[in-house]
Amino acid sequence: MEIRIGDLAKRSGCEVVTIRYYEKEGLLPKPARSGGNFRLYGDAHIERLQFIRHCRSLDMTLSEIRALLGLRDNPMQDCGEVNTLLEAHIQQVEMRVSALLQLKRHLVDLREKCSGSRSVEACGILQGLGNCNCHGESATNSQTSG
Amino acid sequence: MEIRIGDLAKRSGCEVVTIRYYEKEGLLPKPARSGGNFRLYGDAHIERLQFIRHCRSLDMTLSEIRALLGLRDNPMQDCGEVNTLLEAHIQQVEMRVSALLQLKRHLVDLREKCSGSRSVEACGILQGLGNCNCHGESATNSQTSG
DNA sequence: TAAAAACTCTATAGTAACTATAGAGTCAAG
DNA sequence: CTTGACTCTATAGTTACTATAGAGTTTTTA
Repeated sequence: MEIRIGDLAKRSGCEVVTIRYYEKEGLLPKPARSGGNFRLYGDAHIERLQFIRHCRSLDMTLSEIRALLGLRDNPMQDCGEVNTLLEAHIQQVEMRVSALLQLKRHLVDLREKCSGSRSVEACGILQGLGNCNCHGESATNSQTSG
Repeated sequence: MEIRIGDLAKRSGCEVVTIRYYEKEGLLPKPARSGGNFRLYGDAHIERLQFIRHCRSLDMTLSEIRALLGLRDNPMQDCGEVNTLLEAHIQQVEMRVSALLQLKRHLVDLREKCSGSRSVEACGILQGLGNCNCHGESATNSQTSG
């Protein structure tokens, strides 16, 4: 029983264009085609896409997901690699949380500079934003992974 | 006293190409030019760029920064707008922290599925990733702002 | 049955915020 | 004067999607 891309999209909660994108990026193998050149997907594709979406929902990059798929495709591979990947990802998330919490503290500090005046000229926030010696380089723009 | 783009980059901690990018995006006005067509920046540009970098360090989008710059450029504008923008941004950050903390919990749960076996085939993590009924749609991919 | 609607296809470009590179011109140091 | 550092514009790339155009296929409707 094979399904077309629109049905796969509905089953996986993943957009049609994104499915095509994953195929283009090599995350999904090229599927069979109908006589009209429509993609036809079987169970293996469905499972693989669900795996990918699950990883994405965990904020893993496509690069990370590729690595996991590689391990999954190779049952002889050492399971410790999977654990290592997951561990690294957890740490990235922790770092991002930490950075955001720090950022929030700075924002809250800044908010308190609002003197309640109505004029932009007397705006403590704008002046605080124009004043660069409050926290300097301690706030980081690092992302979850890259 | 005017400086060239490389010096401005050093003073602001912002890459040369990024400065040109900000000009192209309209965040920075076009500067004066030397006879050799080099950009020449004065104090107003220096301050404006520092304002922009400060906002970026607070994870504000260029769109948000544009709005703030507009308010800053118009001293007659109501200061409450600034507060509103900042408030909205703080909430976005809070939401992002919340989402990441939830994500982390899922990741930690997943990590505990590792049975200690060596084989990918018996890997609890990979199986957990292939199993889509654990947390479904509750994990979100929302970003800080958009 | 024919027409309309829905779906699918590929190719291309865009989003956000940068970043890299190529080739050419300008300026400062040796 | 030559060399190296700096600057310039234009273009393309990064990541993970997303939109659109124009054409083909399939299903639904009248």
